[in-house]
Amino acid sequence: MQIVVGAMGPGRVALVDPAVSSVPFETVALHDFGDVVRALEAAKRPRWIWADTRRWYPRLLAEGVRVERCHDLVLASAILDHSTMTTAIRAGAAHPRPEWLPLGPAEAGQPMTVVPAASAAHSPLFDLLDFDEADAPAQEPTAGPRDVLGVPVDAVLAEHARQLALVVASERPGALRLLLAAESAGALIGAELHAAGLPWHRGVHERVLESELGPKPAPGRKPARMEALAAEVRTLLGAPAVNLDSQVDLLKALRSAGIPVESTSRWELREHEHPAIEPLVAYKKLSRLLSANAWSWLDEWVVDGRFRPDYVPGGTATGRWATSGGGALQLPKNVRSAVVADPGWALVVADAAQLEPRVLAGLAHDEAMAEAGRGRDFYSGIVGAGVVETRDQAKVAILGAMYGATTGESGRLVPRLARAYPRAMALVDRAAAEGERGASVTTLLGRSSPLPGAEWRATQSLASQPEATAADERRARSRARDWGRFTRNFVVQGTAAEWALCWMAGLRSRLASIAATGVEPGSIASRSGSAFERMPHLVYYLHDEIIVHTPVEHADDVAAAVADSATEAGRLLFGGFPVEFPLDLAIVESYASADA
DNA sequence: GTAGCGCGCGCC
DNA sequence: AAAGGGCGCGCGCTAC
Repeated sequence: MQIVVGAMGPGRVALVDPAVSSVPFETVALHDFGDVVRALEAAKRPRWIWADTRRWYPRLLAEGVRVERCHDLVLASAILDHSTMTTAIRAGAAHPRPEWLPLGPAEAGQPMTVVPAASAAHSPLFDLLDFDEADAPAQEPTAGPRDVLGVPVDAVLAEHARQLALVVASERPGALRLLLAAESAGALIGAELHAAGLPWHRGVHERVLESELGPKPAPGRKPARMEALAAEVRTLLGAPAVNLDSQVDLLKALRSAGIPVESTSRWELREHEHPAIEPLVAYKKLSRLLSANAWSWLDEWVVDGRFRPDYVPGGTATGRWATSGGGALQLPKNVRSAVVADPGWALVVADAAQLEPRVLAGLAHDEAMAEAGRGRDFYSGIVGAGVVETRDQAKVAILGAMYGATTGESGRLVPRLARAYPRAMALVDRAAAEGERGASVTTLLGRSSPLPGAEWRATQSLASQPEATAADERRARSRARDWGRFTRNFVVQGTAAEWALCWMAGLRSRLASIAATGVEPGSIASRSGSAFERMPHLVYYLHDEIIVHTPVEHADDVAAAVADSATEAGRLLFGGFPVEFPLDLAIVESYASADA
């Protein structure tokens, strides 16, 4: 069953069963919405069709209501309206996107926290979806869009119908259906991750900071260890006043000291011999920790023992997620020890080993490459096949093939890989060639790359004019290759993101059944939000890695569910093709213990 | 005072 | 060791 959700008049939500009628079977005040969803979910387990999960679902979760399935129209439109699988039908028939949809993936979704209406007044999407004015005095329903509370249910219905028509008439309806279901499940998961939060032990984090940086400094001061390193660097450079935090200043001081660098980046510094370099690199390391993940980060982001970043499913062009605030996708390894399970709970930590090369093998149907990945370690498999001599060589060669390396050791090794795995190499080369000519490329399930912008096109067309200079042509070639590297990587990274979404979506539903099998009386409740009391739930997601927080008695079942879901994701994407997706999986108390 | 940008670096 | 894809964030700096 499907239930379409939309607005109907100020502060009221309408529910439509499109199989029966376009007339709502129920309308409900916003403050009763959660109870109505709870009851319908229990009775019918429908797929909820709504404009934007990021606007609807957090308020349900806050009331302890979870839903099993949804269709997120904003995310689906971002896929369908750009996919090469729908190009023909979009060109041939009238399928105009409604105005309330945002223009592209970058704008998909709004912040999960409530934005003051004043600062969002310029955004038609925000106005249309803004339920937070529901408590304001009722206004004329016929007034302008600012008075519409949420996308009207009629518009939601119409958009859903438009999207279904695109899927049905597309080149690969089955692939797109799977992608939209996975993307929508991702939207639910993103909201749930925020609601649940990642268990974060402030004391452990503070001990890490103290051991690396020294005691917390007074406001406006630097930690003692950084001050000491800075003094050492200034002395060794013979630049007593240099500000190490200023790139310009530091670059000048380095050159005056006879170190001929073009930048102050770590990898370039390390190429030079000078006594100041070691303490300078150490200073930069600490400086990064201080500004990104130290005491002020803790104060801002960890509340009641939980880190709650805002996840943005579908937030990047390739379909990987983004986050907004807190840097959740960049947590340095050395502070991960602060991720600690609640008493009586455990963390099940899993990441997909060498996900992208395995995805490439599957995408290209490259039997030899899939064979190298059979068993545990993909890179050793490549060495075993005699393609290169060492595991490190295998790694740089593979990364070079997927990222488009042309120089260095990586660039030199790529041809050997191409001889051993011609199908895989041909696939990424073809993707690069498409990008170089300004075309878009598409993932296995149907997400297509954006087209290069006007400036890129202008550069290319300038170079094709008769009066173009050699410099124009060089520039155009270089820009073309840049875009080719993007599309080369896009197909692999994007398809890997699809695998990860399928993995998580499958895991999410398995976790729900584990929870439903019952919890022994007296088990300790988590401090998580009420939607996750006593049930295993996802608390972290990072491209190819997940963490589940679970009552200890369920940990083994959760681990099995994680592994089963990975197997299932591989089958969903690649059918019977024999590519394996092994996991590094651990049941631990602390995230830090999962690295082994 | 703030907006925008380049840099550098954390993660995958 | 080398410099090839995707991101977000904090900083210093410049321009307004």
